[in-house]
Amino acid sequence: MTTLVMHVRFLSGGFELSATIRDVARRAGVSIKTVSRVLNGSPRVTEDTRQRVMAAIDALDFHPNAAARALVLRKSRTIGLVIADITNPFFPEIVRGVEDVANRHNYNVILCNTDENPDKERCYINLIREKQGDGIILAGSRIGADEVVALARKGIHVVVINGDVRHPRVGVVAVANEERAHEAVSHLARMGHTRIAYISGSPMSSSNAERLQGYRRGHDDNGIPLDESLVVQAGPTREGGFAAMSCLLNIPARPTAILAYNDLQAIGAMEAIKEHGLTVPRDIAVIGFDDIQLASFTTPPLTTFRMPKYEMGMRAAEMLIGMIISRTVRESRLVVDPELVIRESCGYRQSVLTRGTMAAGRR
Amino acid sequence: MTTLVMHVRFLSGGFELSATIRDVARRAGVSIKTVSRVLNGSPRVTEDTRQRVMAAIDALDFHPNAAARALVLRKSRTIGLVIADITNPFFPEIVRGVEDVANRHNYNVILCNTDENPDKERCYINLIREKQGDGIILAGSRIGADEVVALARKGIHVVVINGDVRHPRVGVVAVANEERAHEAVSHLARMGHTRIAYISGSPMSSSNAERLQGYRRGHDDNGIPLDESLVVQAGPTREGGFAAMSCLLNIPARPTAILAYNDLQAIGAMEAIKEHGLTVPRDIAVIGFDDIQLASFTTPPLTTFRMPKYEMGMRAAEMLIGMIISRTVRESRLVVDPELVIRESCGYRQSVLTRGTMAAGRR
DNA sequence: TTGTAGGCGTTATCAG
DNA sequence: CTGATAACGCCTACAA
Repeated sequence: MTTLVMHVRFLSGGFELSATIRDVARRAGVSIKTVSRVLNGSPRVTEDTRQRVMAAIDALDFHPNAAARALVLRKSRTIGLVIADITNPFFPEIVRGVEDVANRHNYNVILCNTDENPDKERCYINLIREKQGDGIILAGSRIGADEVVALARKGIHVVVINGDVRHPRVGVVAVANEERAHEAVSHLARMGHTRIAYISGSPMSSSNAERLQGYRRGHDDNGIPLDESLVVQAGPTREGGFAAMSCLLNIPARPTAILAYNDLQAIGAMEAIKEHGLTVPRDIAVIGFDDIQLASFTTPPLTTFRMPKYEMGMRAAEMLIGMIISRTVRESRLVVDPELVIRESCGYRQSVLTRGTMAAGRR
Repeated sequence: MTTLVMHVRFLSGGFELSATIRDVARRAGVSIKTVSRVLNGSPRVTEDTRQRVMAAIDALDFHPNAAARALVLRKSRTIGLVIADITNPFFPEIVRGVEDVANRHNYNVILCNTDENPDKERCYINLIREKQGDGIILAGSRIGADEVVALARKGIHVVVINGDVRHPRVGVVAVANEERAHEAVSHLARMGHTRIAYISGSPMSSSNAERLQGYRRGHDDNGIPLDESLVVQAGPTREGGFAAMSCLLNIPARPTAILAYNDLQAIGAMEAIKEHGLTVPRDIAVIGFDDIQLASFTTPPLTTFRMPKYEMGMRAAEMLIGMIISRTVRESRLVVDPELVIRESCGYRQSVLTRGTMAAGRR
C-alpha cells in the first residue's frame, strides 16, 4: 500500500497521469470489475452504482485505454485501409465509404498510401498487423494474389477492392474490368476505329491486366488486328497519360482512339492531343475508366466507365467487419459492373451529324 | 510449467496464436529482454546473438504487439487526423502531406471524417485519445478554440490547420484568410463591382469567420456599402453553392460578383448562374478559395486562391511530431498566404478589351 | 449484484 | 553483454 502511494506521488510530480479504471473504482467506492461492467454496458449492475461510476468517470475525465483493452481482447477495433494514393480522385470516395461503415460499427481506419510500391504496401500491412488491426482492406493492391492469400491463411481478415484474388477466406469487391474494356473496344470498333491504343497502368495491377485482356479480346472479337505497339505503359496520373500519349502521337500510323487505364491518364492524354494541335474526338477519341468528378468538366467531357466508388468502399468495409464479427465470410466475392457514361470525348465519328443525340446521351 | 503447456495447447486447438517475444526468446535460447533489445536496435548485444534472435523472429513470423508496447510506453506511434470530409478535394492533398511525414517518422494515421459536425468531431477526438494516439491534427475543425486549448492543457499534442487557436501549446498552421478575402473584394472593387456577395461556409468555421471579416473590411476600405443580404450561408459543396447562388439570383438587385468560401461552392454557383441564363464573368464574376484541381477545368476556369495543401499537411505533421518528440512547441504558429490565381471566372469587366492580358495572367 | 486474482505482450529496472 | 521480475490498464474466470 505504501509503495503504491509513493509511486503515484512520484509520477504525478512530473506529469498529469490520466485516470485509470482503478481510480474510477476507488472514487466511486466500487470494485474495478464493476467499473468495467459499466463501461461495457453490462446489464448486471444497479442503476444507483452505475450513476456513481459514471459520475466518477467524468469527474476524473477517464478514458479507457484502448491499448490495454486490445492487448487482452486481441482486437483493436481498428482496420487498415491500404490504397495507392488518396490524391488520386478515384480513392477519396472509396475511403469515405469505408470510413462511414467503420465508424458506424465503432471501428477506426488507419490510412496508408502505397504509391503502387509493393514494398511499401507490405510494410504497411505489417504495421497494421503489429498494431493489432482487426482486418485490412486493400485497394489498388500491387502485391501478388498469393501474398494476399497467405495473409488470409494466417487468420488475418482481408478484403480486396478491384483485385482478382480467389480464395474463400479473402473478401473481394471485384470489377468487371475485362468485360468493360471489351465493351469499350467494341464501342470504338462500331464507330469505325481500327487503330485503338491502350494506355496501360501498372503491370503489377490485376485490374490493369484484366482491362488489357479485355482490350485484346475486344480486338479479336471485332476482327481488328492487334498492334502491340499501341499499348504503352504509364503511371496512373495526368502526367503519365500525357507522356504516354506523346509517345503514341509520334508513331507513324498514330491511333484514332485511346482507351486509358483511368480517367487521370485519359485527361492527360487529351491534353497531349490538344497540345499536338489535334482535336478530341474528331481526330482522336478518348475513353477512360472511373468517372472521377473531373471527367465531366474536361473539354470535351470525358466518356468513361462509372465506378460506384463510395459503394465499393462501403461493401468492402461491410464485408470485412462481417468477417471480423462472424469469423467467416458469408459472401466472399461481389462484382461491380461499371456503366459506360458517354460524353463527348468519344462521339461517333460522324459526330457533327449526331450532335443532338450526343448531347442527349450526356450526364 | 505444466499449466503453461496446457494453456498453450488449449488455445492452439482453436486458433493459430501469433508468436510472442517469449517464444522468440525460447527458440533463440536467450532471455526476453535480449529479444527486446534486438527489436529496439539496442547496440548492447552481440552480433552473434542478434543473428540468432533474428533467425528465430522470422522463423516464427513474429511481429511485436504494438498494443502491448503502447500500453507500457504510453505512446502508440499513431496520430489522429480529423478532417471535414475526404471527399472534398481540398483535403486529399493535406492528408497526403500528413501521411507522408508521419510515415517517414514511423507513425500511422487514423483518418476521421466529421462532416463539420462538432459532436462527431468530439467523438473522434475521444476515440483517438482512447487509442492512445500520440497527437491530433485538426483540419476543418468546428469545435471551439477553447475546447482545443483544453485538450492541449490535458497534455494532448494538437495541431490545427486553418484555425485560429492562440495558445503556446497548440500548434497552428494558419491561413491569411482575412487578408485574402479583403484582397478579393478590393480586386473586384477595382473592376467596378459594388454588389459583391459572399457565399459563406459554416458559421462554426473560424476560417469562414475570418474570410467574412475580410469581406466586410474590404467593403469599408473600398468605400462600398455593405449589404448583409448578400451574405448567404451554405454547405461547403457544389450543391451548397448552387443553392446559395439560386437565392442570390432571385433578390431584386442581384450581385455582380461572388466570393465563395471555397471552390466547390464557387463551382456550384457558376452552374446556377449558367442555368439562370447568365454568363460568367460577363454578368457575374466569381472568385473561390482553395484552387482544387477542378478549378482550372471549369468553364470558364475559376479564379481562386491557391492553398499549398500538401505543404500545409506536411508542416502540420512536422509540427505535431516535433511536439511529440520534444514535448515542446518550437514554432507554434505558421501562417500560409494563399496566392490569387487569376483565371477567367473573374476577368476585368471590360474583359473583351483586355483579353490578351488575361490570358497572360493565366497559368 | 459485486469483488479478487491472474494474465495479455512488452519494456525497464536492476543484478549478475 | 545478459537475465529475472515488476509494472502498464484492462478483462475474464471464479468466488462471495
